[in-house]
Amino acid sequence: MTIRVLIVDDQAMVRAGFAALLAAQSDIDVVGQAEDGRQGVELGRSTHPDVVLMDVRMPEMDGLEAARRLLDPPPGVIHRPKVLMLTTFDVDDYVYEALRAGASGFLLKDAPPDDLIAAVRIVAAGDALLAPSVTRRLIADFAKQRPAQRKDPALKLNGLTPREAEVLELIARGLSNQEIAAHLVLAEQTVKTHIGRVLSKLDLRDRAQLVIFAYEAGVVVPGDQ
Amino acid sequence: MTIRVLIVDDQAMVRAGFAALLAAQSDIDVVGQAEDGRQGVELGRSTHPDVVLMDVRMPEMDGLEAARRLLDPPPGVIHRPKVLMLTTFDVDDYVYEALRAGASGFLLKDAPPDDLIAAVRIVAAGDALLAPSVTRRLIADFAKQRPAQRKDPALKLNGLTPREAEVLELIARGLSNQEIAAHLVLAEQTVKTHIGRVLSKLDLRDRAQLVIFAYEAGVVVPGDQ
DNA sequence: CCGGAGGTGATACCGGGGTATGAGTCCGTT
DNA sequence: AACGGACTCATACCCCGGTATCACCTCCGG
Repeated sequence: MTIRVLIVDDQAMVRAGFAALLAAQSDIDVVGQAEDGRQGVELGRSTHPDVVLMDVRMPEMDGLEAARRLLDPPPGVIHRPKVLMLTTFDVDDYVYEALRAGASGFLLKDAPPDDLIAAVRIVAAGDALLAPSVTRRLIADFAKQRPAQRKDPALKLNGLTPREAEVLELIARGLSNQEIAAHLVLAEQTVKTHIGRVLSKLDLRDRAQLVIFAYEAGVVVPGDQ
Repeated sequence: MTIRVLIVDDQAMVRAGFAALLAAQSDIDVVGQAEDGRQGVELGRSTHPDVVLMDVRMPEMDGLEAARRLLDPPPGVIHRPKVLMLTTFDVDDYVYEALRAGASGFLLKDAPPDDLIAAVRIVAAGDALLAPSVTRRLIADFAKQRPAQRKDPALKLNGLTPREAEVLELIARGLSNQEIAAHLVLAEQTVKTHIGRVLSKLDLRDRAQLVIFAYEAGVVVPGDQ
């Protein structure tokens, strides 16, 4: 099964170079070339490639927007190619935008030719890959973003009992004492008692600070309801 | 300048294989081998390698914990090697733990030998790299984690005024109304007025829910004080 | 068998937080 | 000049949330 590749880049030389390089591979077919984002989206729709090599900086419509359009599910269009972003310099804003848009990879154009070929195969297989410098940033960001949560979050919870931890989580979900009581089938006073102990154990003042603690400690995580 | 490498793996055969492979490179020196995490940490401290190849699963002390100890800044120890994690299967729990601990990469042992060598050089250079399947997951996670926050987060804040947004952030830092008033040089009642408006605009009930909103909307982010 | 930890709950107090209403100043736009 | 929006603050009210104290029950390990 050959891999169908679409090349989108505003520089003719670059297009030609990549096309020659990839077409020389027995398992890769270059099914089209586009010189700006708009044309790239069009060709992407009509030639349904497996992989789109997309330059970031282009006239008319940049690679980011083109990638979004190809990767977003526009009603009616079924086909969804993998997108491999290419750039001359590595500007992290672009990287994050592209990854958020659903790109499968991000490579620098100065990478060895073999890397490009390998990248196309990896992406076609459903995996992903990034230039080393990009990987470094992504990891750093990832590690910084949520450094808390060790394996057993209970350990971070200065000796909270299971029940107390449960109450803490409900507070972090925004419930009132009454609602928590209803939820756990308890008297409201019991809930208060638990909260009081949690506050003292964690050395905090009120439920607002409990919510903060819950997020910082990873008891709850942004974006999971 | 040669790259000093320490190999930590409980299987003697694997150690020998990697050692032979790497030592054959003119720019790489294998400065030590350890067969469990504890020994790995010791040798890491004494031989100050540039790169540590660390198996994940090991007796005595697993690779994750060993990586943490090598990467954490224990008072007195200056040296901080790069850690490249290795695993036979790719279990994502391990991956995230390792990256959070500060590892520079994560490779599967079934990768081609050339990849391993290239990986050592990349990591030694301060960049990072991940196995393609791992990259895919990390990207997916990254994209899922925070698809919200476009450039101007103020837009997400249902028409909050600057002052209101300011108050919201202070609430999300755990301040009481009195403290907020002091902080902004305002009467406490003014703070209350602002909060009242914010609550109504965001359709929330109390400050605890405001804190939740702040975290969910990215007004504040876990782990940045 | 006893003691401690975890869980439950009642009574009581009070202060901070949230609500309602009204009003003053300082903008920028019309 | 007139107007609306943002920001400011006062007075007043009420209730939820947090604190304190005491008590009872169950389970488990010594």
